[in-house]
Amino acid sequence: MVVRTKVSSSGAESELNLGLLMFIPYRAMEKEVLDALAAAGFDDVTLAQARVFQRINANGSRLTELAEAAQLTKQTVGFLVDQLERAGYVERTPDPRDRRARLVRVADRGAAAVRASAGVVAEIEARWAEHLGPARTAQLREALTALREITDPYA
Amino acid sequence: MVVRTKVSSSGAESELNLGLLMFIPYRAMEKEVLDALAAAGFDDVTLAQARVFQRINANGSRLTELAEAAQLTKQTVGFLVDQLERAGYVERTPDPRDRRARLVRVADRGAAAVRASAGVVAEIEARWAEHLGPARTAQLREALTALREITDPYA
DNA sequence: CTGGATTGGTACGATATTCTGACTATCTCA
DNA sequence: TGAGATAGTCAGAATATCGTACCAATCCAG
Repeated sequence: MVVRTKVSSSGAESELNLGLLMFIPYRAMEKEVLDALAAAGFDDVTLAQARVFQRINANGSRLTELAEAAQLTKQTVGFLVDQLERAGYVERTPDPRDRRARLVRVADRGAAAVRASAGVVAEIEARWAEHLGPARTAQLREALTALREITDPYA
Repeated sequence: MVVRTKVSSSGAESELNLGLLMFIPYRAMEKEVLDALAAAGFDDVTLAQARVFQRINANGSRLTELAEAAQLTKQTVGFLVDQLERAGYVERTPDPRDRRARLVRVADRGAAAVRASAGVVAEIEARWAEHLGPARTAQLREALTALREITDPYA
């Protein structure tokens, strides 16, 4: 994974690639939200579980969909969903369209966790917006949303 | 981890939070670069190793710095750097400023890997730029760079 | 409408990743 | 100089992730 396309010999700041530039704020938010969640009593969610959980669609998602979206194997996602299910965050229901498949849905406790983290996310986004200003914040969201069209494996 | 701040009841696309919006392209790039790297003969680098490797400064970084930047514990980073060192990607040199510390530097094979991936990264960024157009691409980089000021634990 | 290919998911075993707690050596500074 | 902070390591345990191999339901070409 390359980071710096140009490295000055003097040690001055170098240009980071867009990927890493995106990962830095993401990781910061992820960490902060997870910490807040733990403080709010949801102390049994792990990072890996959260990364899968957040991709669950409002109408329920199939395991395969989640795996593709998160770029993980279906075994890994199955493993994580098992834990989320045992902890009461999600539930599995049969998919009426395909008897092989089951839909993973957000369960009551999962919905509570979503509510709990919504405030923190809003707070972080507000902090970011304050730093960037409204125009740049809007541009950022706009560009990222557009970028999703060609980078989200399950969009 | 909350994703959707508003969920329409009809199943239409909902608003994702900025964090996830950043993670999606990042993950896509990460995967593509790592695959290309593996195809180019650097088939022993893992994702976790790469995530640490990419934070190494041109002048060398301390373990603690890497840990803070990557938001991992120093034990974890030490473990990963050990592997990178054994595989020839990095080397540890004593830090002249502090005899407790050692500087992790990119070694020859690491530099070769950087060169190998630079092309892929450029290609991906070009693809993104083509999709977004020059203006939005510049705005994206600008906003992300600014955001780094308040989200990079080691900036 | 049937048999082969595809798709959704699970089972098992092997690694890889990450953390907590405890410890040593060195450094800082009042 | 001595108390606390900092850089890093060691040991052990819990999590996460993958590869290979399966099964069952569905899809599709003929």
